Amino acid sequence: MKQEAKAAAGGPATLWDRTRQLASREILDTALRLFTEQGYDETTIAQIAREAGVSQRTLFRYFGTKEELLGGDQERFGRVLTETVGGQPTGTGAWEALRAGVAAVLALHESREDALERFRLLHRTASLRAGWLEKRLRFQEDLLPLVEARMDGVRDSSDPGARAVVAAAFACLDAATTTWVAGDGEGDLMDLYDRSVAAVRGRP
Amino acid sequence: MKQEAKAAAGGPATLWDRTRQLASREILDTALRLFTEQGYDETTIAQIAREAGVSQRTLFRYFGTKEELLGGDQERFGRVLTETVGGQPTGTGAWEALRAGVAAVLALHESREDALERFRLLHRTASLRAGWLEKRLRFQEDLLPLVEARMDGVRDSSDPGARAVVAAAFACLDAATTTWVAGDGEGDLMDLYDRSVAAVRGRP
DNA sequence: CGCCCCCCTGGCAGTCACTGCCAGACTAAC
DNA sequence: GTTAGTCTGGCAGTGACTGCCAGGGGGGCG
Repeated sequence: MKQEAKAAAGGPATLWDRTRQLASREILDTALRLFTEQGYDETTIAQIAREAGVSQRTLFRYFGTKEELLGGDQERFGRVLTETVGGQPTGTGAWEALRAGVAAVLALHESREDALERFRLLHRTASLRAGWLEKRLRFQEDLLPLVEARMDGVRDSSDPGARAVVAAAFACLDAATTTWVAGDGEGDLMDLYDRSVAAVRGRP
Repeated sequence: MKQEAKAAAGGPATLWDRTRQLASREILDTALRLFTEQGYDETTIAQIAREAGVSQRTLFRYFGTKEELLGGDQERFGRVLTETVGGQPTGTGAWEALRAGVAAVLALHESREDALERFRLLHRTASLRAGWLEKRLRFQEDLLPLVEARMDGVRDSSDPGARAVVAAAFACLDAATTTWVAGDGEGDLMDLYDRSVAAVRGRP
């Protein structure tokens, strides 16, 4: 399991790494294609493996679960999110810092179309949404100490304040993406997020 | 499939209905006991069925999924929620109406201990949390029109405002229960919810 | 009371995601 | 060239869940 360390570096050094990366891409592309073509639940692992030219066993070695085939690099999302929020200058308010984090994560998507395609799939499939929400919870937990430090008046862990603010920010992001997908990608996602926050905080 | 209609009525009329209700109770109790004893993931359907004295097939006829064995009557939650929010007098603000709904749902729990036990299980098991969050999404969708009507300045479906407020309210509820469980049931849940809302809306 | 219809139940086989185990092939280092 | 470390595929197994089919038992009817 050394491929993770290598993946971070720029150029693939050994032949194995290159093969791995190639296979990984092939699997990922095949999966996304089949998912969009015929739906997530209707696509079986066996089919993806067959069309990608690997065995099921190998596919599961690359991606532990079916969800990971769609999620892309969700750990990267989490990393960018916490780093951005944590990297905001001291004195930045909690909401401002969270906004910067959201903006950074949204900027990670390759293109508007790619983002729309993924979000659409995510919103259509119940099981996928559930998985995504669960991952969100982990991000929230990671953000908690960072946000707590930027809020005054929060005393100890028995105060739900910081947790509520983080969860509310994600709720706004969710409302924004849902509206965005419902409107077929019309408008700017970040603008929808801002309007969501404004509605929640009661300042128009 | 007539048992649903009968269940709404007060007294069980026929012998079948009584048998059904008895079996249902037995399964539910067995499941909850095993879940708390050895954990959700570690408990198999086969074990629950065996100890409850029914076949797996029958168990799945009573409860479509493993999650339903813990969720209790989540549809009832949804019903109470929407009815309460919708039943608030006109002129009541969105946040106020949602607060009333949350209070009504929390009041449904049999006892503090029962609620704590279920929440604890819910927060411990990742797969369960995901399922619960997904159900929450459906509640949010149901509440959307009700809340939209109580907000001024919301124009059409391209405005994420109402959706954001509903999602934020659930986020506050989530923060409250998480804090409540983390503190082993100390304090009042509704009070934690109020403090969460206050933190989000920026009024101390 | 006897009849038939219908509902409910249990068992069996099958699907799908996912895991452990093992043998074989290939790469990399010496 | 040999050896050591990886990667791969296949196979069997688990666990949630579903469709199908036969059998038993209740409920309404004459």
